[in-house]
Parts: sequence; structure tokens; C-alpha cells
Amino acid sequence: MSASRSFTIAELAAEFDITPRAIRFYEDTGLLEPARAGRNRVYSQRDRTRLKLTLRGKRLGLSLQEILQLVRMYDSEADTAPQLQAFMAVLQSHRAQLEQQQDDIRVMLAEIGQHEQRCKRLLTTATKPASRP
Amino acid sequence: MSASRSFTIAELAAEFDITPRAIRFYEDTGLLEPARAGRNRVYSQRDRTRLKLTLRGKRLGLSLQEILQLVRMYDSEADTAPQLQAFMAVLQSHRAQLEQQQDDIRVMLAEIGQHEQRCKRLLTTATKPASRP
DNA sequence: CTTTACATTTACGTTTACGTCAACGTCAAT
DNA sequence: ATTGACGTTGACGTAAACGTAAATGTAAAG
Repeated sequence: MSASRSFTIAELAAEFDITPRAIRFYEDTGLLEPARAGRNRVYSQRDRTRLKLTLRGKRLGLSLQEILQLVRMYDSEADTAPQLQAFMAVLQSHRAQLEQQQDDIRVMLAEIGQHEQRCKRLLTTATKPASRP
Repeated sequence: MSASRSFTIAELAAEFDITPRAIRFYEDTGLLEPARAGRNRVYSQRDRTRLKLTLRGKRLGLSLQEILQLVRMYDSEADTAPQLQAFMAVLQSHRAQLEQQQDDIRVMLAEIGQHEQRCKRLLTTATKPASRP
């Protein structure tokens, strides 16, 4: 019956290589809402997913507030037309930003490639200085 | 003879939509090294390029210190084999990070697509409620 | 000559995202 | 009974990346 495992704060901290302090901070921000067993926090699969989303957002440079807005939007049950329109507008702007980042990354990867080539050339000519008659 | 234009702080601020304060701050960080005309800063094309690199780094979530290390590395004339090896190691790790970000972006774009589809469905069924007999 | 516009430095303020104690509870193992 | 190992809540500290205000210079425009 898929007991849908629960997690302690230390487990999640270990799994995602962050500190318990950070996880509690995400809760203060509103990103996580763990249950309690007495005083202790009990994290559900949903919390774990939220945490994963949070860290993914962070890797892309989003602030915790921005991530919070995102997850709230995604969870919200927008049903009226104006709400849906607004929702789609936000999606559009996020998509635009992500595409900008994709471009940035492409450029940077290209530059890295250039530098790698240069390094390789320099290494072979440095270690085999007499290879060209 | 391509006089290689120079720029005032306000010009660069306007072009990149940031404040002069930010530009001066980047200089404090070591990212820019404008010349001076008396007291005033004079930015070269090179400075402009540096600034562009800086902002690109920021869009990808890099700290100014990380960006500084990058540009210094790219500028440095590493020539000994150990230096080149170290250089390439750094390039590798940066490449790995960028590829991680690419994955993150792909996932996020996919999710955005899902939500957009859902919105569109809801909009058409909401505005045309009697379209299904 | 004074206003206006843009520049400068100095310095303190602010937000974000945690780190780092401190003081305490709790449960299992010795 | 005590010692860890792990959890909790404050509360204060901190690094990064600027914002913002103050006091000043200076060059062009009226």
C-alpha cells in the first residue's frame, strides 16, 4: 500500500547535502510544511519534492521568494479566466528568462570549449617541444 | 581607424539597465578597471565586454567573486603544464555545473509547457462551456 | 554668475540566506 | 544514572550586493 515514506530532517539534509538549518529556514520562508511528531519535524514525500524544487530553483539563481511564488502558483487552483490569463503571463516571462539562460549557457560552454582546445594545444606543444621539425 | 569608443558610467548604466552604483561596485570587486579623465571614470570597450560577462554570470547565479575568478583565469597566461592542468580542471567543473543547469532548465521548461497546456484547456472549456454535447 | 546635470568619495543601511552558538528536551545504550 | 546522538527554539552574527543619503566637484547652459 505504498506507505509513502517519511523523512527526518537529517535524512533530507544528508540526501541533498545541505544543513538542517537550511531546511528549517526554507520552512520559515514557507517552502516546506512538515508535519510534527511531538516536537520533531516529519517530512513527507511532498516535502521532499518541494525541497528538490527549491534546490533546483536555487541552482538557477532564483531567490527563495521567487521559488515560493512559483510553487504556490503551480499548486494554486486558478479557475477564473482572468486568473488563468495572469498565470499564463507569468509562465511566459519565466519561459523567456529560462531561454535567456539557455543562451547564456550555450555561449559559456562554447567559450569553455575554446579554452580547453587552447590548453590542449599548449600542453602537447609544451610536453613535446620537438615534434615539429 | 576604429577609435574604439569609450563610455561614461551613465552610458553603460543605461545600456545594461543597471545603476552607476552597481558599476562602481563591480570595480571595487576588481571586475572593472576603467581609466580616469581627471576624477571621472572612462570605460573602454574591454571594460564594456567585462561588464557584459559580469552580467551574464549574474544571470546564471554566479557570485561576483566567482565571475572574477573566471575572467582572471581567461585572461591569465598560464603556460606551465601544472597551471594548464589546473586550468582545465576548473573548466571541467564549470562545464559540469553549466550542464546541470541545462538539465534544470529543460525540466522547468517542460513543466511550464504542461501548465500552459492545462491553462489553455481550462480557458477554452471555461469560455466555451457548452461545446461538448 | 548661478542653476542644472552628472560625476565623485565616504559611509551607513538593507535584504537574503543562511552559520553559529546557547540552552534545552528525549531516547537509546552503556 | 549518565553519556551521546539527534532534535528543538531563540537569538545573534555574517557575507554578498548593492541602495541611499551626504557632502563635494565641475562643466555646460541659461
